[in-house]
Amino acid sequence: MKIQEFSQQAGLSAKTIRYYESIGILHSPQRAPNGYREYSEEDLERARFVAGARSLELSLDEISELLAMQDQREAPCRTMLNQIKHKAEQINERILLLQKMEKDLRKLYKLGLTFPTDDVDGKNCICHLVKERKNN
Amino acid sequence: MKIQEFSQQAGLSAKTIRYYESIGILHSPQRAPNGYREYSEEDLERARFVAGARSLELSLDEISELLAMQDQREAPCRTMLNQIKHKAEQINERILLLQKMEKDLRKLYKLGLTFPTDDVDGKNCICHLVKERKNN
DNA sequence: TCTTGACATTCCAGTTGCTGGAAGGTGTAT
DNA sequence: ATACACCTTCCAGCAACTGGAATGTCAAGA
Repeated sequence: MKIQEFSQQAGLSAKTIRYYESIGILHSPQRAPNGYREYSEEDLERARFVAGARSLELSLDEISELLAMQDQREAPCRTMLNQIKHKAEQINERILLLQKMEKDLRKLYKLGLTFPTDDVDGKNCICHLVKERKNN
Repeated sequence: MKIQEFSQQAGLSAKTIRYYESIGILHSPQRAPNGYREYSEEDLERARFVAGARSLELSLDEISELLAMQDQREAPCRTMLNQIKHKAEQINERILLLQKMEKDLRKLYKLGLTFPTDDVDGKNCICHLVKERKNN
């Protein structure tokens, strides 16, 4: 299959696929006589793995390691599990931060609504509020 | 005040401050005779505004626009409010996505624990699970 | 047959928001 | 004198792509 179909099957853009190939995340596929990339099912599995892992917010570096282990037939599963656990924790932290930020933003918005909206210099300008925001 | 103190007061690294200056987000400050940057309270206000807005996940582009309006004495407050609302929505979406991802990860982890951890090729390997993950 | 369009290729550059490091100048204390 | 912390500039690189130019290929329609 050619790159466009492949990209749809894998859930990655063609650009991204070429990029992944260029950095060694994906293997160089077969080439048709005209030079077009020809992908196999095996290629698809790997690409899907990468897409899946990316959607789990693993970095390309982390994914590389995993793939390297798979390639070397070393069991990546324990490592994978640990990665996954670690990522879950990271994501959780991120969520907490974002939730706090969202709350802040909504509060700021509500507060802003009660103020004149053309008071550029005045202390009531919401811009002033943003200035005061440090990290809580 | 020199850059180090300024950076602490503003909540940005000295590197970041120079960077912001280089891209025009912060004004070039006065220079002492020895060439050192000399910052004023006014500079500090602007830097704090930027730091505050960044911590609200506004992009530097968005912040630039806001600052430009302030510089031109046009009321940025309505725009600011809209930005803030928009950002809150964006962040909310992001949170939902991350929550889903975290749930997925934890599920994957639990599932992984029940499986052999050295079955590289086998269908039971968690790597296989990652492959199957598309976007739900 | 020609042409149009939808693909494909490579390569170079840019994006965002910084951070690191080299190579050098300055200021103060011992 | 020398150590040390600070300051300066500039150049390079990070992640993870994305955009665009210049070019090649292929199938279908007028």
